[in-house]
Amino acid sequence: MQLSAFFDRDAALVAPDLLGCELLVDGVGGQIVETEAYHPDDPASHSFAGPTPRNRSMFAGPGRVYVYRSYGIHWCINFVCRNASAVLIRALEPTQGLEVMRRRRGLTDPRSLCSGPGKLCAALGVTGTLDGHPIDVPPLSLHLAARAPALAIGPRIGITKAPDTPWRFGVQGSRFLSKPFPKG
DNA sequence: GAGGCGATTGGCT
DNA sequence: GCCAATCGCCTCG
Repeated sequence: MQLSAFFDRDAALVAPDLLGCELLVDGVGGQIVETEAYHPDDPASHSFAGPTPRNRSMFAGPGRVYVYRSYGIHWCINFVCRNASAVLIRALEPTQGLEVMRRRRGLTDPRSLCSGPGKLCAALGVTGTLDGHPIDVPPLSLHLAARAPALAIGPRIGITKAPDTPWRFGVQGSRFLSKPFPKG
């Protein structure tokens, strides 16, 4: 499947399909193991109130990344999907460029390198300069999963609005998640 | 133009 | 488990 068609769907459909895909920035990264979906009619979504200077990338069409600053400190990366929906990348299993990631994070334990949206952006060197960048143009690259991993599904993390919507997806049993999924 | 807030993280209790 | 750090964006006046 072409990436343009892959992302021209609602985020809730794209988010589970991103699990097992390989995300690299300048050759550094790994396999996506945790994602969350955000929709324009979802109060928790940055696109809920319409376009603003911060979220303009969410309205720039499918196949781009939306990078924003969280709590004034961290960066978080989303893949933009159809109709101003987007998928937040929450965790990776680091596989490429481990030494670079260890240096950037000041850590050695691979389980802690990319186990959160802010952590993985720090490890991959993602900053606001990538906001709006196409997902398939260097330094970014994305390889779709050859095989769909077993899914875990649960409510999204860390949000205050619409906290019960089950739009968090993870690779079942992965040791690289930001948090365990609720049993079930 | 001022003030409050957030899709987080890491350190301390 | 609790809480501070830190700042761009958004809302209101």
